[in-house]
Parts: sequence; structure tokens; C-alpha cells
Amino acid sequence: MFEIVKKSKKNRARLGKMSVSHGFFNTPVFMPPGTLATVKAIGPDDLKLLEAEIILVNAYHLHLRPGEKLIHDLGGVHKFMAWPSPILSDSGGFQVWSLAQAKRGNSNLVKVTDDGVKFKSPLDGSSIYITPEKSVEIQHTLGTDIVMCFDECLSDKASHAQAVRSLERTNQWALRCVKRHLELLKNPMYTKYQPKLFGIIQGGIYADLRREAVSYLSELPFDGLALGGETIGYNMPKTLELLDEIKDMIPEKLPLYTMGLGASPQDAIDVVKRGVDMFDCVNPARIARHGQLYNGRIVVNKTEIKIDSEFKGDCLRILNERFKKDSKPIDEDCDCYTCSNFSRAYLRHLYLNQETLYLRLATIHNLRYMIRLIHALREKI
RNA sequence: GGAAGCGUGGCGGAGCAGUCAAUCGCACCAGACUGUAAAUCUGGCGGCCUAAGGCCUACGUAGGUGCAAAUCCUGCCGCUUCCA
Repeated sequence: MFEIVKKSKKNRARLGKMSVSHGFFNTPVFMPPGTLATVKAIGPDDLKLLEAEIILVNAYHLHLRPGEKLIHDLGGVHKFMAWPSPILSDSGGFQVWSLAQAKRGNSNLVKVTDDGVKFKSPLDGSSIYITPEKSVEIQHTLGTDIVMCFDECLSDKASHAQAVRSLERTNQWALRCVKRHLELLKNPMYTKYQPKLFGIIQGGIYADLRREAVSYLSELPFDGLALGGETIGYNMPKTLELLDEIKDMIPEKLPLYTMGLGASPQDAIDVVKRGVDMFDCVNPARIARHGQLYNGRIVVNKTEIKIDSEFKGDCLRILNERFKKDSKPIDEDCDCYTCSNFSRAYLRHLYLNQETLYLRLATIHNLRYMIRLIHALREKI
């Protein structure tokens, strides 16, 4: 269940507490994605030190390898990855879109019908068929705490007519997910997990469709709602606009989750103000691995929280020659393991030499930065 | 002492008369990344001019042949291998 602890007087931000099978997490919360049952480059011990409260895994990826049944037989995903705290699983809906984008390799990896989605495994080319029911089953079998509906992630470029059709499909799928979810909650094979189910609001860039989605999903017995689609987090001005459009329609008692949002610290600030309780993004960890590290003082004044950094985009590129002899930590205010012990010059050295320690230290920093920011935001509410 | 071969941009290594400021790899420099097909991908990488484009200096070194040379010839310097 979701409990609102405190509401901001100045904006829609709120402090909350969400209880699930494996304990609880406070909101607002940043959830590091750990797609393949691991947050890349770091371990559960690191995650605890970062004060991560909940992480993500992905139903599609774990279905492909090693298979949800194997994980179930080994005691569930928490035990499998030695993370005892809450886990949210994504449904694989995003992968339909992501694989169809085919930024690399061949493009015929996905075929969508109203019934479900046929994937070609990028691993070995074999066919996989996922329906909304199947996705929910996979997630229940994994034993995660929050199950996401299988949705159709809509492109930012979709026309209104395309978006209408896609939304219809997503909404139908949501209904099918609910049905199967309710069945599985009573199924003796799964009863020990009792996960929550979140619905996903689609509708692309169109406010009328987003509103329609909210109104449809609000009638279903969800434990939370999420905003999905390419737009969310990717096109921040539009995301904020859409949030404002639907704010009065979202049932207050449900946590609100913006999927894939949090590419930069500033995005987190913008969205929490508008009442978002949960968000996740691969970006902080990915750009860390790719050499970009968050930097900037988190300035809390009377009216707002902002980031004050000398670097473009509030992050520095550790590869840049200017850091060759730099003895300072990545961020002088940061309390993470990396900043407490290592210089920019050392991290640059590790990066240049492709030393694996770099990946861990960089990931620790960027994730901790996001979480420190969230803590500052919570204080402010 | 004799014989053969080789010297190309930070490194390795193509090119063997014109389309060569010189393929490619590494290194280096810069950029991108958003419910992770991502320890990935893209671009730049002799100098000067704002750019299309142009100019200059460059393939060990000094000369030579040719309309034209990194590419052919000669001397020198250096390196490698084989024989004594």
C-alpha cells in the first residue's frame, strides 16, 4: 500500500511510503535499473551504501536468459541476485519499441498484433511470443514486488490517429494484465509474492489521449500508475506539459511513476515538483560507464532546489585532458565511496586504460548523486 | 670484410610514378547516450585561411631523371638478416 506522509505547500511534491512484499521504500524515489538482475558494474553491497531503496529488473531480458522458471526454482529473483529489498519488474513493453527502432543490426526483430508481440531473440534469432498475460506470468514467476503492465511504448513521432490505435491496444492489454494478475494472486504457486500491479498511461504527445488513458486506467484496480512512451523523459518540456495536463485526474492515493525519466539531475527536480513519486533511468549509470560524471552543488534555497555546476549539462567528461592532473574528487560535495577516495586524475587513468574498477567507481558516483539529490528533494517537501 | 633487404604521420603498417596530406588498426582528442541488443556508438586527428574550397610544408637525407616522384636512379646516414 501507498501512504502519503507529507505534502508540499508550494507545489505537488509529496513524501510517501510504499509497502510491498519485500519491505517498503520511501518516495520520491530513484530506482536504478538492473535489467539483467544486476545493476551493471556494481553489487548489492554498493547499492546499499548508495541507499538505493528499490531497483528494476526486466521481464523480457530475464525470460530470454536465464528464464523466469530457473530464477523461480532458485528461490526468486531477490535471492537469485542477493538483493533483499524491493524490486520492480518492467514488462518488456519498452523492448518492443527499442528493438523495433533497430539503431543497430537488422530491423525485423519485432512484430506486434493485438494479441501480443513476436520477438526474434537478438541473442540467437529464435522466436519468442509475449502476450500481456505472458508478461504478467513472467513477472509473477520472477517474484518481483511491483509488476508492470505489458504496454505498447509509443514513438514520439506517432500521428494522432496512430496514437489513438496504439492507446486502444495498450488499454486492452492493461485489462488483460489485470485479469491475469488477479488470477495469479490466488494461484498457490505464486501466493507468497503478492506483487503490486501498475498500469501504464500511454497516448504519446497528445494531451487528450493521455487524459483518456488516465480515465480508463483509473477504473481498474491498479496499485500505481506510470507514464510511459518515448516522450516521457526524452522530451522533457513535453513531459512536464503532459504532467500538468493530467495532474488533476491522477488518483491521489496511487503512486505516480514516470518510466525512463531521470537522464539528468535537473529532470528529477522538475518532475518531483509535479507530483511524481517514482522514476528510473539507465542514463546515470550508462553515461558513468561512458565517461560522464555528475558534478554540481545541490543548492537548496527558500524557493527551490537547483544544481550549480561549472560543467555543461552538470556533468564532466572524465576523458577530457583538463583532468589529467586534477587531484580533486569528481564532486567536492559528494559523499560517495568514489569521491571520498579517488581523484579525477585517477579515474581518468582508469578510464583510459579500460580498467574495470572505473566502471564500478563511476557508477557508484552517478547513482549516489541522483540519490543524494532525491534526499535533498525529500527534505524540501 | 662480403651479400641481401628495409627506412612512410605519436606507434604499427598499406601505398610503389599522376585520382596521395597519404587506406587501415592502435593511441590521442572531442561529442552522443533517457522503462539498457550499450565497458557502446559517432566524429576529428600536418599547418594556415570563416566555409565550399584554396595555399604551404611533408613519406631517413642530399642530389638526379620525368610535364609529374612517397613511388624510378645515384651518393650518404641509419637499421635488420645471412655468410666469413
